[in-house]
Amino acid sequence: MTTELSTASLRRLPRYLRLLVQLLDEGHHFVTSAELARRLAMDESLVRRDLALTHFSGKPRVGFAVEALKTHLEDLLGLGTLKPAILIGAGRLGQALTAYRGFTEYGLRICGIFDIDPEKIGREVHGMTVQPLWTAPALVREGRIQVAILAVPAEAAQEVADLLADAGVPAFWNFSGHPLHLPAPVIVLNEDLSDSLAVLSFRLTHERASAACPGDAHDDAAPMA
Amino acid sequence: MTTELSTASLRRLPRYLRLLVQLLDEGHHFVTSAELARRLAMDESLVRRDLALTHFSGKPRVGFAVEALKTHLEDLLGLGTLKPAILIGAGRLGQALTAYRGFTEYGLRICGIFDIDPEKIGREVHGMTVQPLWTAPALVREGRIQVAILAVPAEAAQEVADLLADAGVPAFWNFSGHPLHLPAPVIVLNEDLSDSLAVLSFRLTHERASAACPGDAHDDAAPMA
DNA sequence: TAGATTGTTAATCGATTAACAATC
DNA sequence: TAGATTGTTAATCGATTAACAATC
Repeated sequence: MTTELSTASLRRLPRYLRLLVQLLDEGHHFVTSAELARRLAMDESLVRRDLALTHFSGKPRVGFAVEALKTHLEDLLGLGTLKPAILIGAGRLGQALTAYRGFTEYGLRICGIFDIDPEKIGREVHGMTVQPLWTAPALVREGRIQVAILAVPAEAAQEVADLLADAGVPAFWNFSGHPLHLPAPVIVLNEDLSDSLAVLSFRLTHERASAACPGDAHDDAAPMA
Repeated sequence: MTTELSTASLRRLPRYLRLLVQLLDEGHHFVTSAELARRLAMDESLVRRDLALTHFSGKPRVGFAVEALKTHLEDLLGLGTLKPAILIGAGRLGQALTAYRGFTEYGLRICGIFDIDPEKIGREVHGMTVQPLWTAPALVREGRIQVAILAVPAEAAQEVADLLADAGVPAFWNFSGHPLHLPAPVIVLNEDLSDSLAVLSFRLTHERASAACPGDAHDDAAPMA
């Protein structure tokens, strides 16, 4: 088994994890790939393949041990320890992201928020004081910051990222809408709500007409992984 | 040309759009697929293919008319008119989303925010008063609501969606983390930040070790489209 | 044992990339 | 015309699905 865990597979792991927690809650100790597939509305082959790629084995005739698989996935995803992160940009999006508690559930702890705008510096945002951007590199060097979340305007994104990458930030989660280019070992994840919004807007504009006519059935609904 | 615009292509259109605005700003009237590709760090064949699928024609030897293409894409994506939307769930995530101004840029206007929790009803969230959830269906029936943005807990998502779909909401943007099942013509877009977060956390946990050793070069950085 | 379920290989599907003929 | 760029077809790549042999 030399096959690598693809990004597509990786993105599905949190879904399994959530379902496993629920199954534990319901008192199940074992679950089959067929059951997992049914509840996640996906193909059971894909479930088995995904889980095999994580090197977790099920038992023929029984299925997968719920508790053990949950622990296994948490370990694999590195969710055990909270990773220190900083947030750059205290604008609307930045404040919005600070408020999102899901970060903590998935391994991130925001321990600093920065901006370049003197208007914003010194303000309180969800219990943290906004600091001047130029102080961020020092914190990075001391504090073992592992992730920088970028919520800056698109024009500023690359410059800020370069600055922080120089200071040693190993991973970026980029919400600026400007795709980042950073040298090799740096991890970059570009997030863009407007990508999805475009799909929604397009389908609303173009599918509604035919949707009014019964007999012209569409199915599916979920976006790409 | 019977080929359909795939979801993958659709998701790239906003990127072209953003770049076109920038190019206009820089005073360009025409742009080649090679230039678009270079600035978006993608393959030029893919650019041509995507644009061809939108039924916009370039001129050999010249390229694509920037202004016309911009208008064309905006029309195609239905960004001309703001679509009335409601937000369900005034918790942390809900408040975060209300603050996100990007919605307006991409065709959505939030014109109501609802919750089931008496604690939250009546509060002000970014200039709007949180209303009781049971009043939402009436607004949907009157107001031509086109999108419901779900920021409710995973457990409540399906129930709320059923309620609103019954009232006639044609499209759902679902941030609850619970994949929705809704009958055929209803459009569902499941959004899940923890999918991305999992990728980030995994790569931080597993790539860092080898990243420290030079000679073991990784490239690439962007996630799947 | 018979039967159910896993793990894995082969077949299919879809999306990206490369090549090139058509166009101006 | 020669040359550059589009539009489209063919080749490649990767991910999903189907099939089935191995396992208990």
